[in-house]
Amino acid sequence: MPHTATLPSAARVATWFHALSDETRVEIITMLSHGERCVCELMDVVGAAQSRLSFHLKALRDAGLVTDRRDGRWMYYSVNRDALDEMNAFLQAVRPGKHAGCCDAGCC
Amino acid sequence: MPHTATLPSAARVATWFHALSDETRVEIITMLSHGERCVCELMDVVGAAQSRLSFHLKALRDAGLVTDRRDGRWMYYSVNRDALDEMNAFLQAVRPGKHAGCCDAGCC
DNA sequence: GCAATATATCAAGTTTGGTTGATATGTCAA
DNA sequence: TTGACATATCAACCAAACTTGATATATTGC
Repeated sequence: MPHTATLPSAARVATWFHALSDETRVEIITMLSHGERCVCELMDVVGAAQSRLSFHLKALRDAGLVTDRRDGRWMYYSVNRDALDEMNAFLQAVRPGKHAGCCDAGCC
Repeated sequence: MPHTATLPSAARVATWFHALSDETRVEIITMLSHGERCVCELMDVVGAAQSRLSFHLKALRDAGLVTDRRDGRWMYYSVNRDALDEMNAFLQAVRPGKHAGCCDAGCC
């Protein structure tokens, strides 16, 4: 059966991957994979100034990779599993050999 | 059983994801997922000037996401499946709920 | 060797991204 | 209501990334 699923737009994919294109943001996601954390906890672990952390958390949030939740004065951030799954789906879709029979050109 | 696999360095992960943080490169990888292509074929499909394409192919190659092969005057580029698999492994590792019993702090 | 073709590299300019320090917003407790 | 705390936003600056056009390198066929 030919592969027919439509991929998300290249721009959208690029936005996801951009979110993890920075070392600090990779560290943040790795930390958050242990469970939700507030900014002050991340500051200690990641060793970044508050405004810097806020900047990177915004980048992750805008890309949809994390969600936030307010509890009193604290903001708790968590990994958004769905976004990771969508990124993974893209990586699977571009693995070579996924297109058997799909191309008129007979390229694959 | 606690999760003990060591993740690659944040810097390395960031390099992989940076490679796909640009729309043009996402288009290139998508095209290459159909099979190896030379630069001139990519120019037609992606609609980018030659030097621009060369720049992005270099970025993908430096990050390890594609490999190249010379055949006469042509350079053929292909997706490197292993790199995609490593990226995927990272995405799996940071999915929430992967750390049961791993943390002294009892965070997960 | 020479001309043509395919690709890579370089330099200059522009744009985007990240850092820092200062200030603003929102929440709580007294 | 005031002061303290947690976080977000802003402006200025610097660095990295991207684009473009020109030039260099490599390969082929004549």
